[in-house]
Amino acid sequence: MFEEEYRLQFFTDKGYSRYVCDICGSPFWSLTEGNNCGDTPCRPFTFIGNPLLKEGIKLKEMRSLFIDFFEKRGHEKVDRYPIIPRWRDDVLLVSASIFDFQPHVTSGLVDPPANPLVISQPCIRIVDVDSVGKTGKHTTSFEMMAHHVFNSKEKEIYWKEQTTAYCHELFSQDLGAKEEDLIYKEKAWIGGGNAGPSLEVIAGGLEVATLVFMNMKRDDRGDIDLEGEKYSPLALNVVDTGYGLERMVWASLGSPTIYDAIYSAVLSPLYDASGISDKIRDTTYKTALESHATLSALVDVGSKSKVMELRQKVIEDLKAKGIEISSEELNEFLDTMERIYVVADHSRAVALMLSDGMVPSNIKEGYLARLLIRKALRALQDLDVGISLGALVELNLKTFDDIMDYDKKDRIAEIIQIETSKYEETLEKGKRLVSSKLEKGEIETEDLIELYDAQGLHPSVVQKMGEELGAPIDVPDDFHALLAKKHEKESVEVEAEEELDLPATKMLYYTDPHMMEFDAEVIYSEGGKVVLDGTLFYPEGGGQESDTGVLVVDGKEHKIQSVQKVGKVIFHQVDSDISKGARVHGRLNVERRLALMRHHTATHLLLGSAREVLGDHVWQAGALKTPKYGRLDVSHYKDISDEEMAKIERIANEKVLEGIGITATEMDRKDAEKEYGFALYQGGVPVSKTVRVVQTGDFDTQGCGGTHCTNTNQVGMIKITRISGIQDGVERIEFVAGISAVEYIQQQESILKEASGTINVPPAQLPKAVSRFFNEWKSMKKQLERAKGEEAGSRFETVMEKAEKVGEISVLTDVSDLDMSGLRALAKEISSKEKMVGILASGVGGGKIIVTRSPDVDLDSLEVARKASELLGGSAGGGPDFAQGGGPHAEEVKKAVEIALNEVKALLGRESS
RNA sequence: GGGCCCAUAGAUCAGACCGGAAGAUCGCUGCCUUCGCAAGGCAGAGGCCACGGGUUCGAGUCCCGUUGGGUCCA
Repeated sequence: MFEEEYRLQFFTDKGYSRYVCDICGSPFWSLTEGNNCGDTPCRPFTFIGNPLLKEGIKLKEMRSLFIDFFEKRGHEKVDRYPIIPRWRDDVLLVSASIFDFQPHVTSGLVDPPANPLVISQPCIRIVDVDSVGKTGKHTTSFEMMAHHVFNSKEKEIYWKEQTTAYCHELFSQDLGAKEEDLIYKEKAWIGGGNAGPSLEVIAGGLEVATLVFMNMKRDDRGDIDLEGEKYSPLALNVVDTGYGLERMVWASLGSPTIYDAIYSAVLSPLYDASGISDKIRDTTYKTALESHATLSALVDVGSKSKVMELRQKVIEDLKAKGIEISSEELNEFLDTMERIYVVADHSRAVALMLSDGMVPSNIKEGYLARLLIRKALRALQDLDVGISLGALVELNLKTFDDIMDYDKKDRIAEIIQIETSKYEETLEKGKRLVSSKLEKGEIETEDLIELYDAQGLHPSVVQKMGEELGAPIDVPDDFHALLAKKHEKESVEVEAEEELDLPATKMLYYTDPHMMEFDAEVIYSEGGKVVLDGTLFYPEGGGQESDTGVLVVDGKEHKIQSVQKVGKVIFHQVDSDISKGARVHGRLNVERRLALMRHHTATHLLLGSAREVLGDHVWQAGALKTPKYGRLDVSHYKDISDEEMAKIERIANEKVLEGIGITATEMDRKDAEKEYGFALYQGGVPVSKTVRVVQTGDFDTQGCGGTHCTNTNQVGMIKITRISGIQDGVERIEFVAGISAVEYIQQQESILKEASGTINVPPAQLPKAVSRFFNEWKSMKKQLERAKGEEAGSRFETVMEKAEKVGEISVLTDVSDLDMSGLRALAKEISSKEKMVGILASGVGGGKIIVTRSPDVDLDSLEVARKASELLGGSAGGGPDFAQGGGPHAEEVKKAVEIALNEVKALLGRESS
């Protein structure tokens, strides 16, 4: 694909020729003739123990070497972005440097922060999580070093030739790679809605960089066809490069794995504690490790059998080198190494995530944090080395303090501690579940799926528990495939909004939030939808409900029901037709607008004070502002306590009393980001070149399109009404402000008055009085219960007197006003005697009837009860010795008893004759 | 964003599939035993079966909703 795109002058000048790989069929450019592209899995690594870059370059050194290289060549250095992409909502984590500039920079809407630029962006990729430790090259976190260029039609900076030349120069000159070791493999690149040709730079079997020339975007109307999707040319030609910092360090050190090159600070205590340090120095194991690392390039380690296949190859390779090792010894060694690598890798990713303010949760990116924490805990538990995850995470924070924030170590330790105990609880619960399941029988694959899916118990954990209980459990190799099958679902179709070709509506509500009337011209009117040249009515957006009010035309009022914004056009939904071209006078529902403004400003104040009280990991996860109340969802790793809530409420109210002026300034997006950081985007990300920055003194600064009070003192009182966890890691704060707050307190007061009035105590004594009443109620209920039992007992004598003999059996009939439990007590009394049958009825709450007998009587009580209940309009249930039934026709109980008696006589008579 | 599981005594859980008299174990209280304690024996207290509707003669059990918790996937 794109074959002509790769015919670079650079290749000709350098003497490169194009070949095709015999194994994977990829075309590639090389200085030496060849039939192998040099990439995995076509070739083993060649640099293990034999560095192919200038030797011994450490992480920090490599990073600054790269950045210096490009700074010297006219690139401006840009600071790294947070790992959580706050500026976009289509991905959970940043997993490539280009993510920093999608979608608005790559689309051309927003200017890049610098052009050309160089950056080293920490990234997290979860997709390869299961390969970590099994291969020597997969990590969940890494830094993508990159230089990016955004070429417009007006101005081209550089494109394919220069990019490739830079890359070649960097590797061959500054990093000392041999030119003939550098191979450029052609590969069409598709991802994130963009596409273009790319060159993968391979050295020693390792892909060290990718040079992407992004020049297309997904477009259903486009006429370029890629893998079944349509693409059209992009307005910009974007140079998107990615150099793997860790991989380059690895290639420079030539260690067996990338982990040994990067994670040594965390690895060495793990090696010591697990007693593997000696083995690593031992020639046999050392060679085994290197051999494994070299050969792992050839194998896709997706399944257990593939892993075993690889290990067999290692044994053969060692044999060829004259070293003998049994598969048991090798397995034990490599299993331990794998776990150590997993722990080292995951603990770094977790440190990075938490340092960047992620909060573990059961959904979205928070779940990815929890997933890694649990995987790390599991591996750590298997190692059984007595080192806590918290200690390792802290070690990572310290080691990588140039991309992480060591100052946050205490909060991070607390989060890890909470997550650890949650996981331990899950395990405890799981242990009980597994043993109770085992008591009932074997654990099948279906049970395993249920245990994992609903209880969070990984099959390997269940297997271990089973072993401890002496019950081997079979885990199928395709477990994850089975699980995926269960989760299969068709994707949801997204409806595209229709856009009309109208000029942008002037947003008058921004000029002065206290302006409540305006004049305008109708430029569109169709089916009650009206568009004006400019409007004061705020459309629904940013969690703020729309304004209402009236449009006056020639003295006639047209009510506005709602206001929506589609693209840059604002639509007013009105209750009666207005003709196009009319002059209108708009008047806002002032009360509603003021209430909305108060709740919106209160939201900002509460978020500011929540960040102050709880920490800066607190982030707005959603918000709603209505005229009646407001709602603010914030990320936080545990329940907000009553004390914390009171503190948040207090600070917010103090800010109200301070009377802080609020300003809104339209700022260039990249300037605003530079000055205030991404904390601006609490409420979401605008699709625009500029950001409206709403500033509440130095207390709170947010990018926000809403209407606000001009001073905090206009908000009035802020009262938090409820705090609830809406999901793990997200707490919801509901509140009222201004008049709503007063109304809320009045309402609370009247509830209190009503309740205390009912039981006739002053409100202050309500809690005490209520608990006394509740206790009394409980004890009276019990007394009543006892009394009923006694009543039933005493009634037995009366009933006995009316007994009718059928053969030698006494049949007792009774119609009383006992309730069902009374009847049951009486029935129990009868059935405990010998040779008795009881037919007991009552008309309380509909017709009720119970039929019972002593154990020595042969009679099907249920049959009798059914016959009788039929007359009552219902049915009956129970067993042969005790049956109960009834129906709505209470007036028929006497007759029902007669029927039952006759039935009993008939049945007993048939028996005796 | 999409699933799944759970809520019964102070704690841990049976009971639910198939509606019909609320249970077990630990803990708690008292008594027996002991110089005292532990253990043991006996007796007892402790339940709005999460909440709100519905179906039914009858709901802990079935259906719908709410709340709270757990968990998996993207």
